[in-house]
Amino acid sequence: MVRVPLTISERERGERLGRALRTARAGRSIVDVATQAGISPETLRKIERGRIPTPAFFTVVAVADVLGLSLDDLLAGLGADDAAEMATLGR
Amino acid sequence: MVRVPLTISERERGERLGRALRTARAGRSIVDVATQAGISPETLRKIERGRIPTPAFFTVVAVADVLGLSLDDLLAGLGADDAAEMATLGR
DNA sequence: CATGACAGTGATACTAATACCGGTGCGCGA
DNA sequence: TCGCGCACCGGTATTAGTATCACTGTCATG
Repeated sequence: MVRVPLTISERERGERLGRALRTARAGRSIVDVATQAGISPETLRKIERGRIPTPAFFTVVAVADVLGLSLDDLLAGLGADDAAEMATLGR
Repeated sequence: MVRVPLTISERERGERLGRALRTARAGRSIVDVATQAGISPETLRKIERGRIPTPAFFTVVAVADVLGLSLDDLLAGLGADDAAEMATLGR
């Protein structure tokens, strides 16, 4: 086995992350935020919609920064944020 | 153009992240920390050595959590952590 | 109604992340 | 010296992330 497909739990976690980001974006447009963060609008849209469940670390950092979000706060709002559970979830 | 290769700056940023994680790991073994974080030791080793410059968000979160690191603190120790620069760097 | 900005979708293309395997080298205790 | 554990590397295999493009739908405004 080499590079196991993402589990359902992992995808759901991605959706929660996406929702949190979208909520924080509030009124601003996707294009606006994505451009400021240095990523393409499509990518941000996919992250927000949960279609990219495990985005790159620095991508999330850039978006959170543009939105004025603290990463720690962002994570706290996701629930289920203790160590192994973050990476293992329903494996 | 479709999925541009990582720039040198991005790779260097990855190396800084890796060094920070390795420093925080202190005496513990890679195997120990990786197992607790729910990832393979190889992956953690590659991240620490900078051979995975942009690891997945939740992977970093899991490792930081095991090490008792705050993500915000971790980032602060990386330097060059403002918005667009995080994702754009030398693009 | 026409136009334009934004959101959403699906396809395509290419690189990156991750896991597993086999092998190497080092230090330490039996 | 012989294991043994740990770190490291290179290769292989597979999925995921990201960008670009080409649509469609909606809604406000001219």
